[in-house]
Amino acid sequence: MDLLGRWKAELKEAIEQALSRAEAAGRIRLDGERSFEVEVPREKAHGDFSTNAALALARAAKTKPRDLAQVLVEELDLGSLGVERVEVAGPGFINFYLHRGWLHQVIPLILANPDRYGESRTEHPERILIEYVSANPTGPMNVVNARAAVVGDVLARCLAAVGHQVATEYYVNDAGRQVDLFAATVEARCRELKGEPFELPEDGYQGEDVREIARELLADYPDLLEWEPEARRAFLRREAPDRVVAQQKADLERYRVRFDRWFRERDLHEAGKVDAVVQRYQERGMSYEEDGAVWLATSRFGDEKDRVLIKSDGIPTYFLADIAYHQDKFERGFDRLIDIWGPDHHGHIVRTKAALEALGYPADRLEVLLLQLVTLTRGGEPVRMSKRAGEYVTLEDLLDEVGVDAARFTFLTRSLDAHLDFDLELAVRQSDENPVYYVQYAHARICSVFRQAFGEGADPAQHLPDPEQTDLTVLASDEEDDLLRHLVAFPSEVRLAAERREPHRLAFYAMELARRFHTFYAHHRILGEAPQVEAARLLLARATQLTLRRVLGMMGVTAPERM
RNA sequence: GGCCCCGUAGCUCAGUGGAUAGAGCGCCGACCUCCUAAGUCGGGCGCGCAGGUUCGAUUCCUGCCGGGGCCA
Repeated sequence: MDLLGRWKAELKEAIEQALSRAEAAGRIRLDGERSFEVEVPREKAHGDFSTNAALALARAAKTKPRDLAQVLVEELDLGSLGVERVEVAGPGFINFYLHRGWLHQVIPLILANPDRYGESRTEHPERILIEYVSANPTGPMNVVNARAAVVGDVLARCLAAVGHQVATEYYVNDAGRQVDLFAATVEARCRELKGEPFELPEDGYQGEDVREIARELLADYPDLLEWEPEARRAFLRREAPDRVVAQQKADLERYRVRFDRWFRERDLHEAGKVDAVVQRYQERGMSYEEDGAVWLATSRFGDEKDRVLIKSDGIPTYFLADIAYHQDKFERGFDRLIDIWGPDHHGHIVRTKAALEALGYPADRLEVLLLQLVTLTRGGEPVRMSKRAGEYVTLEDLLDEVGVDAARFTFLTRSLDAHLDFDLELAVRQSDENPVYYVQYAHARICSVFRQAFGEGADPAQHLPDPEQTDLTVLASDEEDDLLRHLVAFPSEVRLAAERREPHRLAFYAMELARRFHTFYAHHRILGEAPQVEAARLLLARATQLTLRRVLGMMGVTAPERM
């Protein structure tokens, strides 16, 4: 249950009733506009909740905001709600002050069901497929992939937490020209390793990882180079990308990112789904032949020009396979598709949506979230990330250098559409002061208090006082109040993160929660106080610990018991 | 030339149609006889510029300037 949401809804209802009563009594007349908000004011001095109703409706009521606010206050019936005081303030806000103790209810609420605190049930649950990373199977993942992996992973958890049915997927581009090129490069490296004359294909892959794959292949198939060339090439086109994908999967596993499904492009081709899309376009009169190629009339749906589906040499484009993939997603029954793409793909959004519209799907069922660049530096010097040049920092390098927790947390401290500067040397050198440790430390500190109170290895749940038998209103200091208010806000923060596709909100929530706990901890003792104070503070610490654990868990970051 | 993102404190970045705009880092100073100092407390006249919408704009719209990116 969500205390904030419940209060907002109840207050809003009461205000609407006051409006109706005022109208019935002839005190005001409203034309049209009736929408207003109930919010938690930024300043505690402005009450527990406030509404801009009088400001928003003054025009429609043809009165001054403060006059309307006064009428509303007089007509309000808050009898059963437990509102202690109402005031008109500033330009016409109505501020509500609740009875003491409303905040403290959050403690038993959290303790009763800690693993589900923050969850809610959206009014419009959807079946959502979220696709992300989807790096090429021709090399290791880079830092933008690393960013996408965390963003997608955490967004998926946020969406699930508010009641959507969520599946995650990684699309493997294991067909087409780049795979041919990759296979040819691997073959050349095999020759090199055998000391045979070799020639790297033009535009071939330069990375050291290709040599590594060649080494592994030769170890498993020592006679590979003696195979019949066609058979060898066919084998490499399959085997080489498969090995890269296996490595990607292992790297992501280490990164705590798991996908419900790894979807292979070549399966689409083999199942005939690519051809089927072409046929469907023909049937719908959306495609045409010109210059020996098959074109899709995406320009009818807002694209700047039509796009090629099948090139004049008969080879299907990546675009076509991509459409077939998205159609397949819809056919599997998903209401909404969320794709997370890198900054270099923004030009593809319009044509992809157009292609889906041409198939008869509403364009807004596909949502593309564009990530912005990650700029890597090391000691202030830019680190180049060109795959062609063969020098780039991989996900694996990143995890080796800064660790999983710090990497995940850092990527979650930026909104999707912000460029991200990531200085590796700084992240290592200052690891002690990384925000992730600040948050984890708050958790470890609480664990330590419980060890002190209940003994090493004891389960706090077995020893804590019963929240129903404890007077929690002794938690009345500013620091305790601030902490409680932030605990109460967790469910709405998760909801915002999900609805607005802004997983970074979790990181900022976690930092703020840790900050408020540290402040509380520095100003007050928990153990050794008067028994009723100690009991209440132990419960407050417990609620904080559980919420920290919960938010860190949603971020895929560990919550250590000691540091 | 078209399109996308960004412009908030020294740096990296959050944030909101509302009442006194924040954090981390860096810098200066103070605090461990007291549950972990990976901590706390104090030190900050910053929303690129100009119009517009609005009772109210840092937030929304337009133009300009600056940075980054994609495409032709």
